[in-house]
Order: sequence, then C-alpha cells, then structure tokens
Amino acid sequence: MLQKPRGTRDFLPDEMEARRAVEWRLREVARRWGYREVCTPEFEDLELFTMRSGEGIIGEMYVFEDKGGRKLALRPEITAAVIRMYINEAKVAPKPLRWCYYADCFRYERPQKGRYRQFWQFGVELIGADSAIADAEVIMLASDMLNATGVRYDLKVGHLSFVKNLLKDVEPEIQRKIRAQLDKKDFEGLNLTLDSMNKPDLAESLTTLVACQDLNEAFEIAGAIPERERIEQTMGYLDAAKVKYSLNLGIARGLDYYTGIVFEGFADNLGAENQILGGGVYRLAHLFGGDDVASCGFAIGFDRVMVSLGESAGKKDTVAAIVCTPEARNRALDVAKAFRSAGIRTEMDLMGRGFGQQLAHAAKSAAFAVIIGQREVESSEVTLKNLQSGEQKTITLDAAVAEVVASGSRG
RNA sequence: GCCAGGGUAGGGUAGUCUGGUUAUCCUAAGGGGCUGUGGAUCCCUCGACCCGGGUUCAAAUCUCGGCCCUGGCCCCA
Repeated sequence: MLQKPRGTRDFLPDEMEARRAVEWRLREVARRWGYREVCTPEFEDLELFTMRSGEGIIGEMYVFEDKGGRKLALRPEITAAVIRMYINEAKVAPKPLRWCYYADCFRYERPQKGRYRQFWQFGVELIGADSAIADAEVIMLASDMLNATGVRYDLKVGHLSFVKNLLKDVEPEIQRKIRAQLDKKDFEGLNLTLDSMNKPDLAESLTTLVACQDLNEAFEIAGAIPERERIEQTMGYLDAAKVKYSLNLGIARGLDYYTGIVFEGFADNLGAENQILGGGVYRLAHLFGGDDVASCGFAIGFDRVMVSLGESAGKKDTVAAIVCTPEARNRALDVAKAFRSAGIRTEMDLMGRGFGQQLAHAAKSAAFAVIIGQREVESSEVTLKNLQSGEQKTITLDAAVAEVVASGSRG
C-alpha cells in the first residue's frame, strides 16, 4: 500500500474540525486588531530564502528545479515572502501595514513530536511602524492570540541590545557562539568559551543578566544602552495592559536581522519541541532590495498548539438526522431543507435502512433525530427526539428547528 | 546525520523469548431477520503479520538490509 510522505499527516474530519475551530479563533483575534490576511506562493525562488537565512538552510528545504531550469524551494517560512510581497506590491501603501497569514510550510527535517515536514504557521507582520507602542502591540496581539486558543504557555520577552552591549568588544565569531550558548542556557559551555578569552567578570555579567527579572537591574549590568527609553516604554505598555510575560534577555533568535525586542512562547506539555511562538523586531526589506523599513512580527506553530491542546480542542457540530419511512421521504426532504436553511448540519439515510436502523445509526452520529412518518405527514408536524436524553415530542417544524438551533448555540 | 523503542484487519490487541493446526480477542464497518423508538437483539459477512533478501522441510516468530512510526540528540528561519 502507498504511504504518505514522511513527516506529512492526513487529517480526518474530527481533527480537521478541531483545527479549523482554533484557526478561526486566531483569525478572529487578528481581525479585531486590524491585521488583514495575505497569501503568498507556496514556492518561491530559492534565493529568497538563502538571502534571508544563508546557504546553510538549503539542506533543510525542499529544493527543486522547474522545467525552465529555475531553482525553486517550497517555502520553509513566511516572513521572507511577506516582506518580498511588501516590496513588490505595497511599498507605497499607507503605513503601518498590519498583515497576517495562515499557511503551510515545508522543511526537510527529522520528524518528531510537534515537528513535521509539512506544518502550518499562523503569523502576523507589522510593517513600517518603528515605536515602542508598535512593539508592544505585536506582543499584546501574540498574547491575545495564544489566549484565544486556550493553550497553556509561558511568554518570554527579551531584547538583543543587552547582550550585544556586553559583547561589543568581542570578535563576531565568538559573539555568535556565546549568544547561542546563552539562548540554550548552556552555562558550562559558556564558561569554557569565556575562560579561553580570559574574561571571568563577563561570564558573571552574562549569567546574571540571563536570569535577571528586573529591568533596572538589567540596565545596570549591561551598561549604557541607547534603546533604553524605548525598551522601558514597551515594557511599560505591556505591564499596563497586564500581559503575562517574563523577562529573558538571553533570547537570541538565531538570525542577524533581528534588531530589538524578541519574544518566544513555550507550551509546558510538549517535550523537546515546545516552542509555539517566536518573533521580534527585524529589518529585512533592504536584503531584498527595498528601502529599509522597520518590521515586527511573529509566527505561531499551529501544529504544536494543536498537539498541546490535545483532545480538549474539539467542539462537535450539532447534527440532526432525518429518520423517515419511504412514503414520507418527500416531506422529509422539505424538513431537511428547513433545518439546513437554519444552519444545522442535517443528514438523511442513503442506505435504504429500515426505520429502526436509521434511528440506531442516528444515535451514533447525531444529537437529534427528526422523525417523519405517516403520522407526521398527516399532522404536518415532526417528532423531535433528543438522542442524549431520549426525550421526544411531536411539534411544528418551526419549533423543532428553533430547539435544535438553541441547543447548538449553547454547546 | 546520530541514539533508543516500535510496525499483526479501519482502530485497539494476543501470539514473537522457545519457528510447526484454519493467527487470538475487543471494537468498528457491511448484509439479513425484526418494521414507529431498533442506542436493543439474533444470524451472516468483510478484513491483517510493513517491504525485500537470507537461514530452514517449515518464518508473524530467527537473521540482514530498507521503509515508516514514536521519543530523544543535532538543528530550529
């Protein structure tokens, strides 16, 4: 039998409904903040991604050549494409641009819990606003969106200037190494690195800084930071808005184009791949030949959110099953039409089952049975049976529809 | 790329150590009886040893390779 490609998944209706429900909660929050959805191509010029992240990522992408000999790649992330689109299509649009996306991405990596080769990201990008309140808005939105999903998480907020300032006299190569070790909280390796440089007090400052939960203290450790006022303002807005976060000034976020605030979200029940959100302030547009523009954005690892939510994610659709005798089928079709017009998922027997077996099937798949037989045809009513409680009553069609609709809005 | 544990009907499983009858049980699915409560009950049916090589009279079972799954390492844009 044919298997699906490694690291991909099939989604059956139950799971799909759960995913759509969470997806729409995210969309709805983004919409309320004014972030409008955009869509970019599933594949792009390979160059777009190597310009952003370096040649090293080719090994972790789905790269192919098309029939015209173009080097293309399935998108491994969306930010680069969104910024390309901004430069191509929207450079002169009124600022700021508030955009969001929900899209699948592809990475050629070893699958494990919460990591798949095809995975979905829900992200937002705020383009062209360069202020403390802009940074704060994006973080507040991140918090709002994660809250809407119901996932349990920790939000960590940091800023690159602190570590950068402490390391300003260190060679770039070593800087990179130290930042990676701080990000991983690999203090053993960090001490080794610093020992070899003969700077014991730097180690002290760095480890204290990473653990530091107080902004003023952090400024004392890190020394004079030009962005101090903006950082204080941003954090002030977050505190005023009662955003739940903790300070983590060790966050490195891998790549060099991040310039300021950075933040990450972690689920507490996921194992090794527990990061469910990552983002920050970055400058990327100039890489793709645009004018330099400040941007801030984040992406939510949608699949990890779903794994973290587990079984709790699902909310079942209310289903009405029409149960009828063959003679009553035309009337039953009218009844079904009325239920469907009211927005109720309504199903009829297609298997030629007898009355009893229709009901038996309904009991497994529906919340209500709507019974239409000779008696109901004659009285122009329907018998509505609540399949959970077993109660039933013969009432008008309108009353039956109203009752099913009401039960759906409760659920 | 590395390490560990796995892969038996649609789902869940027994059997594997110690090779040997028609591969166990639950569930789901389909057909039939019953024809206004059948979420019951009775009868019937469908359906599996991941793939390939090796050992053997004989392989789900032992062995080698591959594929895939689960978790971890690495990486994580």
